[in-house]
Amino acid sequence: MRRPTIRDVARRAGVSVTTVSHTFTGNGTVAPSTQQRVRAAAHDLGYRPDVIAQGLRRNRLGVIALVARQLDALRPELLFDVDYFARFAGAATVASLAEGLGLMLVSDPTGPRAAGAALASDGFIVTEPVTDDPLVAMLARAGVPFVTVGEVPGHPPGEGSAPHVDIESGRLALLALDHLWSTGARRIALVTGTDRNEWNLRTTAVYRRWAQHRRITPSTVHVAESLDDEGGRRAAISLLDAGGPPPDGVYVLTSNHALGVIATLAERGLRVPDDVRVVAGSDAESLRSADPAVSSIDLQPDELARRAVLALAARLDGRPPPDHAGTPVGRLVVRASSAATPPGRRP
Amino acid sequence: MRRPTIRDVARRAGVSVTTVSHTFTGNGTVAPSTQQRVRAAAHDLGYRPDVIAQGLRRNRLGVIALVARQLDALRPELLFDVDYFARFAGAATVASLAEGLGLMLVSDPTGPRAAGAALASDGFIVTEPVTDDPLVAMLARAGVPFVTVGEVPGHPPGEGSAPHVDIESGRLALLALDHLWSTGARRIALVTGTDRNEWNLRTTAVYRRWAQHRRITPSTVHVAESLDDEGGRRAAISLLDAGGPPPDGVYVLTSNHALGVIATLAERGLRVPDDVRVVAGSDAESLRSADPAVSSIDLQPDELARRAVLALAARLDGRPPPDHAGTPVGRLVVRASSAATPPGRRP
DNA sequence: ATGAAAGCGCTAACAT
DNA sequence: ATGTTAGCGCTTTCAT
Repeated sequence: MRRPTIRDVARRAGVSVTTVSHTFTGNGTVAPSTQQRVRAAAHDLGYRPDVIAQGLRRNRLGVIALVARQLDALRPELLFDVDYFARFAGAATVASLAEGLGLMLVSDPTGPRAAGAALASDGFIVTEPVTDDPLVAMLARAGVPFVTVGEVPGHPPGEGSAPHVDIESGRLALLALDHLWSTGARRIALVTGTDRNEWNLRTTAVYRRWAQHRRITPSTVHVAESLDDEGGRRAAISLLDAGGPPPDGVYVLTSNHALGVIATLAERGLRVPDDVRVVAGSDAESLRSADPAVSSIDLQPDELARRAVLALAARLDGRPPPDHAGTPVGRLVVRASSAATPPGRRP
Repeated sequence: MRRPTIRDVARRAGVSVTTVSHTFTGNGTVAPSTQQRVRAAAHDLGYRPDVIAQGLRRNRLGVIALVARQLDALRPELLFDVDYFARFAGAATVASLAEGLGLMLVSDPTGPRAAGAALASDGFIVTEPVTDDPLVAMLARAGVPFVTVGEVPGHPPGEGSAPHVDIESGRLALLALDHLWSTGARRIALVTGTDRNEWNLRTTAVYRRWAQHRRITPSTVHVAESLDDEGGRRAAISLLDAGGPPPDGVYVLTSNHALGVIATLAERGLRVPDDVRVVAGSDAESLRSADPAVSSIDLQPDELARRAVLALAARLDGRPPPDHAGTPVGRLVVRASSAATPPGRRP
């Protein structure tokens, strides 16, 4: 029992396939009475337009892809353990659905082992593109619509660059640093990941300028992104063993690393927040329920995802992208790890 | 500049489209030398087979859909906050990719506002189907291949029922209950959600039988699934205000509710685990980092997802489903909340 | 307002 | 081993 086609409907309604097509797509003009008959026939038959056939004709499938690049780098089965990505994917799903688009999760579609269907997507969302991103290059070359979340470092916006959703890393870095400063910290260090994405690079740059402006000596450690707190532990050790007084404030971009930093500080007898204030650059459940709870920059991945989907959908329709200037995204969440300590309370 | 088609490649290689098709699909037989020419031509042109056109012909797109039903019920943007689903989706993505399939996240495709493309999927994975699930009915009626994770309650396996991945709710219930018993608990209560899925229903049934067997009085509370701990709080109150001695052991199926139960017990002056042992029926980061850490049944959603994808992929290829009998999935993770308390230590 | 017909890019009989 | 050809189900000129 074959699935009914447009032809079956046409026959049953006593009209041509054109008329059926028109009544469903809204193209052309079809007399109301005829529409009735067509719809009735379609209903009786349980007819549903074949999305693939439509896609072939229209050259548009109604699916966008979210590239889960962490998939390749980190332990893939833990993909959604990265709080940020999990929230992003969830929100992207919802936003896509609202736009009438399906959302496909794909890993790097540049590779040969990419699921064929990955390439059938109408457009791509690429989170955290890196310098000279091969995926971005490939999409650009192939003329496939895409938006990135965060700039492609090295491709400043303005000149024919990829459209992107602003993650406001500069503003957020200042937010975190000024907050640490306001708690009394004066030896403020920065711990970043090593991926060459906007988040790491821009934060580092802003931190250096800020340190100069505040007249403090910058102290940064870069450790590879990972799903455990190992990198954070290594970073803390390198910070503490650098010679000179230990930092009294640390801005750690990766949430897992923030936990590692705190653990190591504790092992070295430094109390958080009394001796060292810590702020993480990305929020996660584990930070909320840690002891002490860890302050962090909430990037608001749900809002970023929404904006990315909307921007891409607009692009697909040839509409101008929505403008979010004036409604900042990302905020500082102050928790126990960066509570100001009155000098009196310090031993 | 149009995207090159199979025809362009054929022309450039000086062969017919058939030959090009064959060299790429592996069908028919093509002389190695010819294959070389074809591939070279394809490479020069930057040719990639059009997945949609292939899909139209083969009647198969290479995409499967994961139905995120929670999407409709709960706050959608928090979809992936449900630890279980986040892990499931992540693992499903990876497994699909490995099978050469794309994974689409869709909400209920029965609704009219379903993204068209949702229906283009070759098959569906439905997690936690409920009694008389309309989605299951729809898929079955439409003849769309699907697998459920957990049985469709009321449709016992064996007779032409939907193929499903066994979540072993019966075995896991016994695991949790026997564990509570072994810690010395004798007044063991059950808190479940209200969705009519296998997890809630089967656990309840097993609990009743188990209570009878152990000669204890069953005590169950059902509270609607939610993303906060409110339901758990209500459940605990109802348990404590029921009259009679308070329970000394609770099996709470929803992880958020477990936290609510524990919070309320504490407020009522009952200590966990000293006075009441608690085990959650689903694991989550929040349970791991809670104080005390909460014992739980780890459903191993990653493994369930893998099995679901493999089963569906097999079905799509007309292969028999892989057999997992003998390799149980799901395990008990004992943490502080259900540590046995030696009678001596009790006040 | 309705319909005939030409494809979209590809696969799969069926020749040769 | 290679080529011809008829569609897959639909949209879209272009007639009528």
